[in-house]
Amino acid sequence: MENAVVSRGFGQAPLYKIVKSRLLEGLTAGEWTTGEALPSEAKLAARFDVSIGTVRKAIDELVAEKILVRHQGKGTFVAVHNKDRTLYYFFHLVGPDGVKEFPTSELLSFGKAKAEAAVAEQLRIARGAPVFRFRNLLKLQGRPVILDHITIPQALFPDLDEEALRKRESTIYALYQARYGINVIRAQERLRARPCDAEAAKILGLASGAPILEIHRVAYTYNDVPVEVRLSTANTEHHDYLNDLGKGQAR
Amino acid sequence: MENAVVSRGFGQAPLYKIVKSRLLEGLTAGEWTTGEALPSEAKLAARFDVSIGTVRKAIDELVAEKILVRHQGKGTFVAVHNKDRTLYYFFHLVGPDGVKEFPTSELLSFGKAKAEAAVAEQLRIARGAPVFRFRNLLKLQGRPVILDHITIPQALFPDLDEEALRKRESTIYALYQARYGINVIRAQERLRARPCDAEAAKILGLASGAPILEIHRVAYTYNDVPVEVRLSTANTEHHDYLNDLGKGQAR
DNA sequence: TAGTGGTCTAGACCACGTG
DNA sequence: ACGTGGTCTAGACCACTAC
Repeated sequence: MENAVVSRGFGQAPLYKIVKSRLLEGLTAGEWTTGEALPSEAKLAARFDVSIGTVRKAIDELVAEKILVRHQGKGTFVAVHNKDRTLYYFFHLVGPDGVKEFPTSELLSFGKAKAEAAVAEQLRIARGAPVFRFRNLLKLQGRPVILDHITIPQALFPDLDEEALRKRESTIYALYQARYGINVIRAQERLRARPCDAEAAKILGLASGAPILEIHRVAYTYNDVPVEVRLSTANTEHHDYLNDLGKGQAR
Repeated sequence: MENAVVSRGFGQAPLYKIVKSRLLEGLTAGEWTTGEALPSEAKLAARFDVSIGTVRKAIDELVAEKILVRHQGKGTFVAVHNKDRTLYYFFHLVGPDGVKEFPTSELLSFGKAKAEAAVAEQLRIARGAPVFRFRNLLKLQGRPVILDHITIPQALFPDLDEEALRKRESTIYALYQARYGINVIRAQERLRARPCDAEAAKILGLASGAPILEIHRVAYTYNDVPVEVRLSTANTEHHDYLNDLGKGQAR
């Protein structure tokens, strides 16, 4: 194959970045969906008219960002929101021994509302745009530990109803992915200590005003499009929020 | 060059992993120190008798782990603990606008002590082994925000004294690195909401019992050797602990 | 056996920093 | 002009999975 470098102009982005963008476009467009294998590296190389090494470098980055997963001998797959992944990347509470346990989940309420200013800004939708709002209670070893207030735009999740949320067999993000093709790949959390309000106190079995950990999360899909805003109220009497620093945040 | 793969036995680790280990050994041994350039990739390739591509792959991982830093046209360097790095990787409090600001630091106390059981275990030293213990107050915009209780083994930091801590011009981790060649590259934090005790309340300007964010950090150098235990008490009235999820934790 | 990703090599050329 | 890292190619062979 002739040297593609020569035929590219000056000041261009590197080829592998272009390939990466193309792959991301395919993912965004749903060309390959949940758990499905992408074409082999050789086929992708032929399709984009680049060498395999360049395709590999593009895929390397997408793997580092947890968007794709490689399986030697099988292929490269769109990362799936199973319980393990959620537990590993999006759930941080651990017991005193440092062990993570998968929580049980209980839907407390579900309804439609209009986005107020702060939430609308974070979801990048118009103020007053229709949203779903629901509350979810997470328990560890039967003990209520986290109360979630979740807000998502109705535009992204048409026809979502209480049934779907209640009957889901896996995580909420797996539901987003399986039913709406929306893949949460990144989130930003802000944590603060606050006195617990009466409602949370009752649900979490705490005294009103007891210190709780408040976690404000915005979750994003491809291209940094926000898809969910979540306010979690966590009882940290018996669990800690675990955070590993400096293990190589990409970019 | 003959194909090194052939001359390697079976069941071996990949060559680039071996090269990576060798580089880590050099770093641990202090062969290249703070801010110093490593030999060029070509020289490393010759030295380890592998191709440049293999050296690059080894360095790629060390860069992803923030142990090395590349500068095109200049060389590859040992990552330095300057203010930017500390701010970016080890300091998480941000204002309501999401902006990070570099805190001012004030040493409140300094002394010698013997490690009690819990700390000894985390530092992997004998119970009762000699440690330094000091308290540090961090202020943002003149307002006291974080009270740190820091414990480090005397064995790793011989001759440390109050003067050195008080007179340092950069961060504490920069001091560890510059004076003792100890490079903090990773940390694990556990966060919880707790009522503030009387001492912290007074120092942070809060009511006793007000909710504060308690951050328990263990900091590690190469090969996961723990070097510091730190209990931070943070006032989250006006600041949040910011955490980005899913941007590619290595390993 | 065939197909996939994983490792390794060798060499060309580009972009950046310094003298 | 030279040395450094950055990109890209081409091809060989290994390791794993599936049939």
